[in-house]
Amino acid sequence: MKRQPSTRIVIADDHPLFRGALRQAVSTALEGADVSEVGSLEALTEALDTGGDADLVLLDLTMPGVQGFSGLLFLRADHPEVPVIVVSANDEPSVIRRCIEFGALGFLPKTADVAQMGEAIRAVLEGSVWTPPGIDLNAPVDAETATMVRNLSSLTPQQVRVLMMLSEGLLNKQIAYELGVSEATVKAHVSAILTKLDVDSRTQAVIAAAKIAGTAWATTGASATL
Amino acid sequence: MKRQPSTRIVIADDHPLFRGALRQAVSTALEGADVSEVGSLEALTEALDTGGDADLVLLDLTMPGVQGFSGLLFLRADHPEVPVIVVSANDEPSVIRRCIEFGALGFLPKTADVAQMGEAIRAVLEGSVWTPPGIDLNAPVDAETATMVRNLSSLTPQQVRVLMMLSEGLLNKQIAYELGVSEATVKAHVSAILTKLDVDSRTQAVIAAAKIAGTAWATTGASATL
DNA sequence: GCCCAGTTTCGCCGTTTGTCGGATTTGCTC
DNA sequence: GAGCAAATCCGACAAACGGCGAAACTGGGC
Repeated sequence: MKRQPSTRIVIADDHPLFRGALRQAVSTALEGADVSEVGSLEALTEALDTGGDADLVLLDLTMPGVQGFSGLLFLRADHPEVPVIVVSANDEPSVIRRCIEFGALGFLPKTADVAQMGEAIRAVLEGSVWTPPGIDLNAPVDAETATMVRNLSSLTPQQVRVLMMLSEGLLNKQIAYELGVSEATVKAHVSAILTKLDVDSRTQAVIAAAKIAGTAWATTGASATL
Repeated sequence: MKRQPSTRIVIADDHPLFRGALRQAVSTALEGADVSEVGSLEALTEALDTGGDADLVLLDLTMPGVQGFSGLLFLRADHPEVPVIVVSANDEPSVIRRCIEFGALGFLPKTADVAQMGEAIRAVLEGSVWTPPGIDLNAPVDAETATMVRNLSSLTPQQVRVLMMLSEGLLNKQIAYELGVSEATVKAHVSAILTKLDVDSRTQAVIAAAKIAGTAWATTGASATL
């Protein structure tokens, strides 16, 4: 599919101010781009569902209702074909590598200047992967983590949703209600998840997901508030 | 109980080299002290069980088989009366405060010099609390976290053990075998834990424990290896 | 058109989980 | 000794969980 003159870009960040700054940078780098902004993951998926797939999504890792990599994971599962650049204040190499492992095509530190943003956006739109200089994407990864990342990536969109709800401690019945399906369906998904993650119980699945998908949770999240 | 001339001090750290350095500092600060070293939590509890309660334990937060604050929590649950100084390379204020909240009487950064170590040890032996300068122990803490910390602290020793095993994804039956008790007992403990933590299922208990007790788990543990 | 993967549903079955009430022992404190 | 909390155990029960086989529907790719 040939790209239309108006490239469609969606900015997903819960901070309106930073959304504005990003929009500014995008407009400068890409004249005539169709830029829209959303402040939550729900709004993002809705925008992608209704407006058709975008050419690029700029995704903040920490948004309301999403912690750690689960937002990226969720987006990747729901719209595998949409290119994603992760935008985050946390620019540790391990985080950047994890983002790329989970299918992001680029990583933009929030400290990046406009020139870098433009560079990253253009690179990703052209189909290549962009990360800040000095990041070795081929650094050795501990084997156990690598297999778990593969396992997580093999989950279908709905299974990712279910896993995220498992991680909130919901019962099958509650998940069924939330998703608007029967409990039998949820059980089927849970069984599939357990098989794919190679664990025996929902609790172990939650533990595994917490280990890998990050869940900045308390460890980093609390240290920010404390 | 009056303190005998020979003060009994146990150093718990998995790094032999640093154990030696600590022993050196302790000996300098406290002549004639009875200093013993252990390299794991099991060895520590065994030392405390057989040799009688020590006058002071210097505890490293990261030891084999223990992550995050669970080691401290476990020790506090098993030997509430033994004074503990946490020794850690991680000297973030939030970590230090959390240690004190969980009942440690002191916090010693691994970067501390011998003079500071002696100061800390003497202060704690005299019954006061010692932290590095510039740490405000009364800093406002987010309410939700505070209640969870209280809840966790209210667990009995055995309940802490059970909660730690829940966090490993073990079944009631497996926990029963590990602890050498019946499954009925484990169920009783689990029920008590659920009540105290104010949650409805074991999975939610694990999530709550992971949030609060730190579980350096992947977030810090992986970033160290990656 | 066919096929495939994902999603959805069902029923059956055994296991696990969690609650409730009651019970005993231990050890500590008053 | 009385009182108390912790830990241990029991039986019974309802709910939740998880596996198995089977079936149907969907959307996209060949």
